[in-house]
Amino acid sequence: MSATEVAPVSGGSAPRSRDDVVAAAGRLFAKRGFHGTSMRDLGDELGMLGSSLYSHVRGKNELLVEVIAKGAEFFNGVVVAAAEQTGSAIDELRNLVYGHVHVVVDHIDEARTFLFESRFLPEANRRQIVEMRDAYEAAYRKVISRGIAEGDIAADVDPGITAIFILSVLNALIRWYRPSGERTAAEIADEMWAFISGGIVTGVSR
Amino acid sequence: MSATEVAPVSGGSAPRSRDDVVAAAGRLFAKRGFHGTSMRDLGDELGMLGSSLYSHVRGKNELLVEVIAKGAEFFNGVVVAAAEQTGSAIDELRNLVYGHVHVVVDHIDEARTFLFESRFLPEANRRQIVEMRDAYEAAYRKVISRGIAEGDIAADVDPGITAIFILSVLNALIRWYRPSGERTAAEIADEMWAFISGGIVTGVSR
DNA sequence: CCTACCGATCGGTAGG
DNA sequence: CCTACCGATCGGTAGG
Repeated sequence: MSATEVAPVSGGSAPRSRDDVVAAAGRLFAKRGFHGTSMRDLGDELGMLGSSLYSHVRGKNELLVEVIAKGAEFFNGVVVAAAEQTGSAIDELRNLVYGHVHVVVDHIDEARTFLFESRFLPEANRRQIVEMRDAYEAAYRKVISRGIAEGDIAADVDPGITAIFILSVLNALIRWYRPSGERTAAEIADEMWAFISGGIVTGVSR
Repeated sequence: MSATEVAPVSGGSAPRSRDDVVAAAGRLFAKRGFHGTSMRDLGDELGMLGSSLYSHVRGKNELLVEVIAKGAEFFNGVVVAAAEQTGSAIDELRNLVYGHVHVVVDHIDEARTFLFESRFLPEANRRQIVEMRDAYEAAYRKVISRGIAEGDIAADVDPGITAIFILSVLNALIRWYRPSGERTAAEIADEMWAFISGGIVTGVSR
């Protein structure tokens, strides 16, 4: 129970909001997967019966849609914010990378569900998410192309596959990030940026 | 039906081996997830009833264990083969990268199930797989450290987090690889190696 | 590999 | 948010 809640008269618990339900669904979908989470599991997490959830949401699919929509919004916000800045392509790319890291660190459950459970979305919603991911990737391709034009990114870099590689490093954070880890979000982003921008081999000829 | 099979007398189908069942389980677990695949789904895939599968395997968990064990064996083989070669750390790292790409391309279903469904393994098996993944990562850390000692990898590279980044790029292939794509396994490996070894920014000072 | 089942659990509903 | 359910589906078994 949070410090701001008033203790109920006898052994009860505060009523849950719809947002509480969606947040709890994010936690369980992230940990056990969509198909590995039952409505009764979710009820337990919230201290109520599975059947009681239907006064908050129409069904289990609706919860998946909402959790993933939240994840999509967070990631989309990074692209929008980076596009609003004026600066070199390298600066914009760095902003995209740092923004992505912060979304993962600040919203790990929604990010995990977004990345791993989208395939279980109803078809119409799934298509939307695929389109959004394509647009996200396209933003990376675009900024890489601009970086090549500006002379800051090597001319022999392929924007298409390089966008995939950069997003590979970023998305993998969703798998390995643990809040209890020793690195802060800023430290992780710094190390990622060094790896992405600089590679690892000394005096590479490219 | 494969070309080597003899057509059954009337509308039947050839009996399935245990290996057929495990291979089909890999296909479905990779596509729909472990919890998204029922024994009846798997029976359909093989042209038999779900209940008939129990003459081949003890249960659904056993199938997950076997598919993932196959994946683990393939990846482990790459580390063993790379360690047998004598050469510079850079050569060994390149062999590890190319070997990993080939396992993903040649055994995509087992690789996918290994990466995405291991968390649903019975606890004892899950622990084994976690240990195997730790050893796999340790092999990368070790070869990176050797590369630094040999002067071929920059001294300010952190072997621990860099191993994670390299494996991020490699493991993401499991998500985006499509056999119908335009790049061959060798081309993909070449591009990955260029990205990992060289970075993307021109004239980086490191 | 099929027939014929089993108990447990699933997502979900009616009515309060 | 609970009581009291529903039909469908789940993993799995006995016996052939």
